[in-house]
Amino acid sequence: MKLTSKGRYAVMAMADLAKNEDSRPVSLKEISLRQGISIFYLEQLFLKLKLNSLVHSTRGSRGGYVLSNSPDQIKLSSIISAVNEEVETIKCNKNSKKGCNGKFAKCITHSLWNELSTHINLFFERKSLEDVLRKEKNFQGE
Amino acid sequence: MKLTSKGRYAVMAMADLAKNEDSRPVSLKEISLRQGISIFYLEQLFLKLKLNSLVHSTRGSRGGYVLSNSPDQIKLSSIISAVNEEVETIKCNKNSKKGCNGKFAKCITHSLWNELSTHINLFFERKSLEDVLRKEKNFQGE
DNA sequence: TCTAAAGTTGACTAATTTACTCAGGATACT
DNA sequence: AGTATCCTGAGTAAATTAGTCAACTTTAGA
Repeated sequence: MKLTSKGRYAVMAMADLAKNEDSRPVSLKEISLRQGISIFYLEQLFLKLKLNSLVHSTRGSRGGYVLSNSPDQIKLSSIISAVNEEVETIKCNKNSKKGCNGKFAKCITHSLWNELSTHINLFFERKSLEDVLRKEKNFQGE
Repeated sequence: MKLTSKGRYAVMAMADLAKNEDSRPVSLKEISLRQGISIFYLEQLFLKLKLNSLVHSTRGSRGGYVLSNSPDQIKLSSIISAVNEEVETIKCNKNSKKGCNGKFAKCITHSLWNELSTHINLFFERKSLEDVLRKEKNFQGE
């Protein structure tokens, strides 16, 4: 799992979508205005979100995007990995080509980083869009 | 906390140091040969490790580096943040200059990322060099 | 049926970050 | 004295990320 601002923007956009869709599709233009993300960039993000069937699109005027599932069904982990094309973790044992070749310290840190990777994954696995929205409510109330 | 291969190399180097220092300082050249990291790169890393007093250096021939503490006292978190010059997390509330200015979704994802940051920190906070070495032993035994 | 609003797609560029190298010096052991 | 080592700052090249664009298709509504 990669952590870049791309993923952060994707979560922002999806949160905006979740908050503002009510029966009508939400256009990228709206999201762009509300969240201050360029339309061009949003296009890129939503292309991938759509490929991963996290959203559903309607073309034409009055078109836009809606969530494919209810917010509590959408895990942040799927949003983030959708836009961040999965990185393959380095295999140490099998492909001796450019692997760790008996350099134990290297192998160890690899497995350490893999462990971390699942640790991070767990974090986003446990959070849904619904959680994010709930937090936003609290935030506004303060 | 930033996660790059720089941090991974630093952990590797420190693990190598922990494993091979016995009364004598370990030279960068040795580490370079064993771990396959260029000396020039190691110099850069050890400069910072030294500034953060994680290691202690001896100049001159037969010089090199030793750990400042015993491996069980050295947390991986300190190694990683030593080489990765701390990133300041973005403050949303106070400095209205380039903050989130009422864009809640943005603020929310910020706090989300901060939460994650502490989550990651915790992971490395809990691991010591000693833990890494112990794992290496197990690994060799398999 | 025309037009405007929207998504679709692939390619492209600019900016930033990261990884890595280098040169020239200072220091201390033998 | 000579050599092995650390010390330091500067610099470069590669990779990644962020962001832009143009030309298209589709659909709703006037």
